[in-house]
Amino acid sequence: MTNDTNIAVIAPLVDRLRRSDTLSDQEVAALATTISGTRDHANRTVIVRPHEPLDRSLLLLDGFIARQTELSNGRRQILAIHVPGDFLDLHGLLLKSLDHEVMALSQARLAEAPHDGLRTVTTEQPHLARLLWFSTMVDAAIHREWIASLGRTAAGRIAHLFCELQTRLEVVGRADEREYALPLTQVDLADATALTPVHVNRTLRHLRENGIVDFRSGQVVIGDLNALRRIAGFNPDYLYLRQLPR
Amino acid sequence: MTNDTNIAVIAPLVDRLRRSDTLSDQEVAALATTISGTRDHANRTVIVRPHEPLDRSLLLLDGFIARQTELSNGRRQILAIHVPGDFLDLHGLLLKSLDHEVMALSQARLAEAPHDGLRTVTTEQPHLARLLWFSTMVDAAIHREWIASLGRTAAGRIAHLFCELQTRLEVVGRADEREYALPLTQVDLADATALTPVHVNRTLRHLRENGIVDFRSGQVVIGDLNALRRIAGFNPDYLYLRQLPR
DNA sequence: CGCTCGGTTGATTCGCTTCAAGCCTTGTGG
DNA sequence: CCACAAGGCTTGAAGCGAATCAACCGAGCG
Repeated sequence: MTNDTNIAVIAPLVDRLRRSDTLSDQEVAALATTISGTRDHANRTVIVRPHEPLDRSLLLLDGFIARQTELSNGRRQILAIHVPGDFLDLHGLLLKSLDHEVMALSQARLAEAPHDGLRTVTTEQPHLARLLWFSTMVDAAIHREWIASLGRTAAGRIAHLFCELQTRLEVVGRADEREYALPLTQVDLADATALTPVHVNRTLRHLRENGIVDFRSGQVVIGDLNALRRIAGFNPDYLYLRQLPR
Repeated sequence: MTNDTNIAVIAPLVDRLRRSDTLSDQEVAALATTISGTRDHANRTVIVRPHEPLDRSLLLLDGFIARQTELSNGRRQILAIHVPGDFLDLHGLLLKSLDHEVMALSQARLAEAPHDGLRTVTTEQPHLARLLWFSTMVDAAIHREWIASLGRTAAGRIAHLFCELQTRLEVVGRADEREYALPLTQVDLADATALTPVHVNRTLRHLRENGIVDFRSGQVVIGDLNALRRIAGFNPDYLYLRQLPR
């Protein structure tokens, strides 16, 4: 694969990073050299197993991916949902292995970035290291916002997830203010919000009947974004997206 | 302040980092040069306000500190609790400001590390940058474990918090397997677990009456660590503490 | 065709919240 | 030195939000 191809491949990542910081063409090129290739995963495939030794990080190009863990009561808890443009498992670069599992929530295309190359490029270009570090800090900020869901009701948790994904997907051109594709089942939603599938179903019905949002067959259709954000208590500051100049 | 004093000051941090990675004396010295001084905060003082511009990071030397946010229903949600040896607000080095508030949960002593110095030292010594990056990744792993508390019952959430703090405090010599000081109120505990103070009180009574753990007047006394961990579903892997050689 | 998976709905139960009252300790000002 | 206020803790009774248990529907598919 030529490096030009790689530059095309990392476009969604670059889009996202440039919302938060400057990034020279030379740095983009350096980042592109770390990509060794791409691979595809079928829906519901396990991508990284817990405690498995890691020698590469992954860049999500297309599709949806979840980090998940099994709770002691046997339930699955989704800890994070990744969207295209997310650099996955930068953790692995330093933590060597993960304490949780990574699974495809849809057909997914990934680029691989071997750790050797990442170490070289981040050692030689501290600004790039800081950019990737920044990216993991935004992940942590998203985690904190999910912790805040402990204090949200069922409707608030679901609404917040819809708001967050709307904003994150919009940055990479996969959502507008009215709708976006989200190929999750109600069970996935239940595992992300720690609710039962039954109650997720009832809450979705309630949101639908009130014209707030309609989630059906993998599509989120937003009826009233302001109301949705009010129910969620959503404030996009934590995603650290600098306002784009108009 | 001499640099020797600074080396003494960062001892708890060094203890913790050395549980996870190697750290040469020369690197410890470099880290020590980033410290410009120490300061003290009274209990319940706000240490960092949301959206306030940041020009330094903080190292917690003594006491307990919370990251917290106000939910849309008016309740306080504690997002993280820091213990001595934690490097705080490395976020700030890259995120420039925080989306939440940092508050002292006790009398607290902090060391200041201006960002200028941190930028210099991390640029010149990529290994140190990686070590600090690693430290923020462990913070993120702790966040994920708190997200998993969405799926825990009241007793599970409280027990998990007690287990986590026991392990983290033991690493810096402030806990043993039987007890440790934890100067929180039941309201703090409620805000960390997103339960009501009333229910925290009842749950603590239940844990006490069953000989699992007794939390009273700022002291956690563990009656049955195995039972506590079972209730919590606690597995310390996520703290990424390498086993010390015996 | 029948099986499986995702979604839907009703009836009942349960964990936690809410509301309310009261206790103890600490600190403080008359 | 005592009165009293305030914060932290405790307990009871009632209500509510989500879980549980159970049944059924519809689409896709081997």
